[in-house]
Amino acid sequence: MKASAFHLFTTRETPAEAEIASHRLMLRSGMIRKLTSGIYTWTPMGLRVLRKVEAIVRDELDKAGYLEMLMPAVQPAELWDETGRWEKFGGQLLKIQDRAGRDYCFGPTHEEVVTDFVRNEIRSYKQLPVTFYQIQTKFRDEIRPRFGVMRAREFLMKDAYSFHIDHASMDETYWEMYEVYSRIFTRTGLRFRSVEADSGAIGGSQSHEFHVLADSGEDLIAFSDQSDYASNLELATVAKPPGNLAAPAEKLRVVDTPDAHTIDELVSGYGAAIEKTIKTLIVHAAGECEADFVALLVRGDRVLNELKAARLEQVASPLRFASDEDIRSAIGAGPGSLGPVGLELPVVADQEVALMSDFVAGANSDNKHYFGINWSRDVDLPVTADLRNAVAGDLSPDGQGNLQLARGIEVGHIFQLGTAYSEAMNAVVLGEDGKSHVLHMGCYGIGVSRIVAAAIEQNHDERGIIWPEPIAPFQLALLPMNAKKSHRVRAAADQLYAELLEAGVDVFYDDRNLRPGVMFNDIELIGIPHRVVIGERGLDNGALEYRQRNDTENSELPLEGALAAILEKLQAG
RNA sequence: CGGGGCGUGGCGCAGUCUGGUAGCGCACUACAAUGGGGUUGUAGGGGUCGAAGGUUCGAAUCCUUUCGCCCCGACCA
Repeated sequence: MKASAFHLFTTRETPAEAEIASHRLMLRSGMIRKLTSGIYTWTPMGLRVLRKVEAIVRDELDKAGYLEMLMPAVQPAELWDETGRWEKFGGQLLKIQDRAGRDYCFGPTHEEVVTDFVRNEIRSYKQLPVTFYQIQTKFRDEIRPRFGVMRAREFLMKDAYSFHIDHASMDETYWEMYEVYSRIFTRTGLRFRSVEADSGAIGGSQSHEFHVLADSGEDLIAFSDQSDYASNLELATVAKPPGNLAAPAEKLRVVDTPDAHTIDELVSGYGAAIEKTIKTLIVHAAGECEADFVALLVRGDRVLNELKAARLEQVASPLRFASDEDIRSAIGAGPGSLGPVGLELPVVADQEVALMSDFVAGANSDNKHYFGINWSRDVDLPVTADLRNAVAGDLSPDGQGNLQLARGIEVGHIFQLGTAYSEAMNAVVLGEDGKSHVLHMGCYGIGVSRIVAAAIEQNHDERGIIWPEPIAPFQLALLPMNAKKSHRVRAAADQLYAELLEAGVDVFYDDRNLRPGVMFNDIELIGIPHRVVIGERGLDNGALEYRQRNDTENSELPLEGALAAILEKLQAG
């Protein structure tokens, strides 16, 4: 591609709206332009990257024998009524009407449509298992779109759905898809990790997420340094800590703590060691619980895991924290002064809290804390559970190694749906036994447009994007120096360009007659992995200059046989 | 939805407090010089200051309403 025939939309300045690196760089390199909140145009440059990601995804899915199709983006409300999701999906569902006033939505996902298709077309177990997929624009009316295409409202997604006669078949395809996903993300050239995930409201027994690792990622993942264990932090179980309850060493005493309303203030103002403090969190109780509220205890330096808390039978799900007023009327003290001693509410303690001794907690009286609290002696040992987020250094739940934490960007998610949708929509087939069987389903998503942003988030520097080769918009940039004046430079560049094209190289030939600095900056901003410079200087020595996006120094390639030398560099990556 | 901020040429901004008829940098056009890391000069084009209403002799500026966008939070099969 010649630059003169390919519009670049690079900018020197960053639009004020861009907060994170990938968004800034996508705007500056001219890959995307915003139309309105959460909705973007992909420019020719941006689309090249998107298409490369798409091609990898498609290729691996096709190889696995899954069938590409294309379903409608606009879907009738009746279908969504069948699964109850017209209401349940909430504000994220973009609802629209046609001229007759009939309700439709712009598809945020396609379980309903694909299940409808399958229940109409698939009659027999002999046609199973089958997996359909599509790569299509989705729309989810996010409460707060942000970070450019990272969390856009309109985005490109690969969604796949598998159908099975039974659970075993679904399980088999699920793990097959897990491998396919691993191959896909490996091929993109990105550093990624698959983790156990919460299957959430969609239900189902198995779920994994695939994360591109990046320090700016919004998700935290925990993994063992010695085994394959890896999990989304919200799901990572904390092993029961070893050890026994120590004998009390201190006396229980009340301390006036007028300036301590948080753990930090308790530590800094009153000399409490943070690992000797406990946080008392009041949440709404489950309907069947006799009390209105439940107290949850975690160590002062730990973070309550809301997902784990909501799973407790005593606790309302989803988790709801009690308001300050609720707490005051139930306990008679404010949130900064709560503790287990003398508390007349059901209490659940994190398993680690049960092993604490001589600890500090609120006295359920404003501006007072107990110091030197010990279980049994001062207050009954409560029920215990795993309530906190894992932290780096925790024992791995599988008993092998210790946990480490990393940040990730979720780019893929696979689920075993089971019969949730097929039952609601009466999607059945005849089995070998001559009877109707409700279909088992799996669903599998990849955020294609998000991968592009995640790739940049993982691979960039102060100059711009550093594309992994497999998804770079161009493999190689060819830059002639001062070609306007130098006919031999131009001639050499033209010739090499022709040879590269002939050899099938995805080359970007900057024939814009710009000053070198401008070209260098553009090419580095766009992040093309390889660069060849042709100038008078080099021609005098029979050489070309070569460097990779990551290099800090140029190297030389012979002008004679340049094509072969370049191809070798491209091969080597 | 709650809290905060911003809307002035394509982009980044000043001007708003204290009303006087719109400015800077980048980008763009033409010409010239320059030519290995965002080059310089000269001359240009482009904005009903988000929108509507009001106050005033006069509104980017003051008042009211409204729309959009961004950030934090809640939310995120």
